Amino acid sequence: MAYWLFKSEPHTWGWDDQAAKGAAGEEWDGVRNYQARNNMRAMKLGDQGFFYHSGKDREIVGIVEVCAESHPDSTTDDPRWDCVDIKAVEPLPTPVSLDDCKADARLKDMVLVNNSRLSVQPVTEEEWQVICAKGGLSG
DNA sequence: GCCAACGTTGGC
DNA sequence: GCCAACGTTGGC
Repeated sequence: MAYWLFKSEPHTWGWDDQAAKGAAGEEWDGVRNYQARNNMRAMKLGDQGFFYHSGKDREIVGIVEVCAESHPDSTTDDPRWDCVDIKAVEPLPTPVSLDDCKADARLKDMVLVNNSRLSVQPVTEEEWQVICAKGGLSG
């Protein structure tokens, strides 16, 4: 089981949009960055991820799960770009902000803290547990 | 709204 | 294959 972080502008595609898709999930399409794509190619069915709002909110708002492994991105004919499908699992009772992450020494090596521009990021198990605890989930 | 950081593109 | 120019992202 691996852990990930998916970043999105809430006005473009937010947690509410994702949650509205329910168990069917939705393609995480539109990614045009090799590192992010490679991360998606590495994902397995059932992997868990954080859903992060960039822009004005800058906080982790929910948990998602990979419900379809890497496949061609339906929004382009360019064969370079693949994506996975993800579904909303549950919202965080208490969203964990970027500032919270920066302030916690245990999260100082998080990709989110050090390379905020990468839109699909790996998360370590320790980081996952720390953030779940901060967010009010047992983990 | 600004600007720094980063990734990609294209000319050489 | 290098590197300058450009576009985009996202925090501030």
